[in-house]
Amino acid sequence: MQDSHQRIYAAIAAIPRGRVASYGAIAVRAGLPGRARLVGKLLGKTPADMPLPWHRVLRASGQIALPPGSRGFREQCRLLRAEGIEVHQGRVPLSRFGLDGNLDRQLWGML
DNA sequence: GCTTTGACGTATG
DNA sequence: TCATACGCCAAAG
Repeated sequence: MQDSHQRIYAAIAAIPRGRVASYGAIAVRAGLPGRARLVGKLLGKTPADMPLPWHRVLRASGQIALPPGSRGFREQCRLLRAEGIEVHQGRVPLSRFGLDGNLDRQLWGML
């Protein structure tokens, strides 16, 4: 197991219940800025039976990354809603569920 | 070893 | 808000 993978898993596992984080944010927390794709790649290869809150990981836009209508897509929606997170048209309002809405600003040096 | 691919992100128009 | 372009890089072919 690569060290980077370990850190990515740890970063995902650290997302609080009822909150979501973007691939980019996960990459940063894993010490891999700019490697959002690596996070996605890893999740894609990760078996579904892995005890990881993968469903809390979305695109920076709040869009669910999986193909709409696919198995995983529906599963993700279900899991998110089960935590009280709103999902409309495959999207989550980051203004309310995106890690207190502070991580992104923290990352991009805004405000 | 070169090319393609991917659960992505930002900038620009 | 949508589209297009480019950056990123580990794996797979």
